[in-house]
Amino acid sequence: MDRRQEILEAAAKSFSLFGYKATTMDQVAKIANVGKGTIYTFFANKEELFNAIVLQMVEEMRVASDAATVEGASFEQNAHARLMQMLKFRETHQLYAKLVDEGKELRTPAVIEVLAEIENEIVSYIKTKIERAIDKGELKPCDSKLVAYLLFKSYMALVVDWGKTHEDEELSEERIAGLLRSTIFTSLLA
Amino acid sequence: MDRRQEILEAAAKSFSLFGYKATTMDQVAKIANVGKGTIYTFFANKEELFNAIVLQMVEEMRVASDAATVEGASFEQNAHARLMQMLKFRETHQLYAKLVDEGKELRTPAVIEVLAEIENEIVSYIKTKIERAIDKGELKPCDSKLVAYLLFKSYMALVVDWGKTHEDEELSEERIAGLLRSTIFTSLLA
DNA sequence: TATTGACCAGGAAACAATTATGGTCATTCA
DNA sequence: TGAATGACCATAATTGTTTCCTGGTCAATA
Repeated sequence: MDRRQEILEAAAKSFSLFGYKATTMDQVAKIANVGKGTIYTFFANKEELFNAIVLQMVEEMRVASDAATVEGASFEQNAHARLMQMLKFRETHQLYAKLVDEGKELRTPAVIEVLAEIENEIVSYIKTKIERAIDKGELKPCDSKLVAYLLFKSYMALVVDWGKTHEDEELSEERIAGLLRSTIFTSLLA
Repeated sequence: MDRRQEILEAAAKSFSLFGYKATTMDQVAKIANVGKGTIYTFFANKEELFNAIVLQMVEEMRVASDAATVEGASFEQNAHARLMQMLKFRETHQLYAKLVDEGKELRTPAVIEVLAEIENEIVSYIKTKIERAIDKGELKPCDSKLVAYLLFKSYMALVVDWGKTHEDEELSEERIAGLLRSTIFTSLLA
């Protein structure tokens, strides 16, 4: 079997299980049944290997997000479904959840960097969806980059942050959807 | 002069200059020209003294925020002015800025707690302003608590967070105001 | 009765010693 | 002969130990 592929799988497993810092190259080599040196013929260093794994994950997330959309549904419905899907992915997917935790607790720089890149990726993704909806005439023209950013941050705030300070008062998905419909989404319509 | 007051002033000075952790009770006592024991006749412990100082600051912030409003101006104009004022206060006011930094860098629990309380206070403040505007018939009824939360988080995102990941592309206040007008504010109008 | 500062226990720094790890490269196969 | 390997190395992280600080107390004081 392809050595590069075995290494990728071993690394994905280890990063998911132990995070970035606690994953050692020896560990990855052993899981992949490969000499440590072999890893370095495919990846320049630990961080590049890590980036490759994260790239895979971002692709997975894009697929999951696309799968959450309904052909023919409104921009609001699909944007909501996509964002909720990505935030669910964020706390469900073993690797993503581990990285969020490691970024917050250990502050590993490589992890913080990668998390920022992922968020950028998500915002870009939303941005293209907004632009497509504008082209279709469903939304009126707007600063798509900023609106995408605002939408992402709003969902993060309501889905992720709110619970941290309002442990008692859980927000239902309907309440979130309702709030955003009556504020942001409606005003984006053409 | 009032001993309690001297202690408060000394503590305010020290917390502003050095933050929570790096302020020692001996330090405060010396600045206040008071025996250390005396502090404990007014405040149960360091944290209570700290809370008293922060309470003062929240009051200052409320005053500054009220001062930024214009009688007779629209809800949007005043809400924008208030929120910008409070976020400016956040990075301008020596104590607030120090606490934000200490919360992020040192993760001092007492500081993190207090920062959460301050944000709660700000959101409550916005909430009352929203409710007043609803009573006046300027805004249509809405989930004032959630809308206040969303507004605060949106401003934080655009004013504070954006710059961290888009160092090159500074957001002008006009662009921020424009974005929020065309999304959130307009849809709140009665 | 209000104030004080020497005093104390517990926890944080500072330092030293030990271990673990990312990355290299001479050697080894296939 | 060139891809694969793992012993090896410098450095970073961790652990253990000692010392120093600091929040809080309270007997002495004014």
